[in-house]
Amino acid sequence: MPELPEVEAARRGIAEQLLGRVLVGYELTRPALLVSAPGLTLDALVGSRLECVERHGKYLFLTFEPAVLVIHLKLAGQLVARGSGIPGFAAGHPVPAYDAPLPHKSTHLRFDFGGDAHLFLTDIRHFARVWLLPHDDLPAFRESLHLGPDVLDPAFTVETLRQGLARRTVGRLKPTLLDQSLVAGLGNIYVDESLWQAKLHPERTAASLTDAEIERLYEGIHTTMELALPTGGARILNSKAQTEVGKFPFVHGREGLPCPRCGTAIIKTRVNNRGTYLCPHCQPAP
DNA sequence: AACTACTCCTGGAGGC
DNA sequence: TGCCTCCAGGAGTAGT
Repeated sequence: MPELPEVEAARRGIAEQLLGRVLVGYELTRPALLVSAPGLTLDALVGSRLECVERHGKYLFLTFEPAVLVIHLKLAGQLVARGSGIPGFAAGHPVPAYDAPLPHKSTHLRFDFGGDAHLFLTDIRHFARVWLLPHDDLPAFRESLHLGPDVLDPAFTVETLRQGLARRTVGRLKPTLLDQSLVAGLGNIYVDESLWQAKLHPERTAASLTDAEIERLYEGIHTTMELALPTGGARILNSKAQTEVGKFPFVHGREGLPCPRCGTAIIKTRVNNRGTYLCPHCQPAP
């Protein structure tokens, strides 16, 4: 569920509030969360400064002098920072609630950044992963992820998208856009929103798209990101509870409600075994 | 090559 | 209230 906007919210929170601070301790309560390179433990990071925080797609890279931490929140991970010396932030899956007491029973990792500043990784479904790698291992690790350009990277252009789609002539749009090697950062929710923006049915094939439709798809992806980024994804993750009909998100979780563009009832279907929402009028089936 | 099905896991929603 | 079933979904893998 945490997709690019949610992970980007975490990156910004960490960059603004924890960058430059020294890690003074940690508590790992679910060891299976962490995959460490041989001979390396989190102890290696204690006493060193958080030097850099980057994001590529849904992966976060936290650079310390001795080693690098890589975090993927998968379906239900959340990162929450709290402490009297920082404003705090919350990003990712909204369960437990962002203001719930921490640690929660599903808090698997806590980092201590001095004073009482803490970063909590909580994951009710135990899918999230953290990797601890020596710097030298990072290039090979990143290569193994097979990530395409990040959605927000200027290297991701209409031309990039066109070329990526050209290599997948048979595949349907939805699974193609979910493939992180084409473009990194989109997940089930934002693919639905992007395709609605672009007025394209998720089961259209890449090969069937005209140049104009590819441009619409590219614009649709970016429009969706521009709507989601300022909310840190919180709005879409809580869409059923918090968002009015006709406001973003437009289709996700809105089965039976009117399409904000044409009024036709949004339908829910399954594509690639994923729950998929679309407007049958705006997004005609192939 | 590209699809489907399955796996990891558990909270929350809905039915009765 | 409580038990049951179903559903949610990122990404890897096995099978077709």
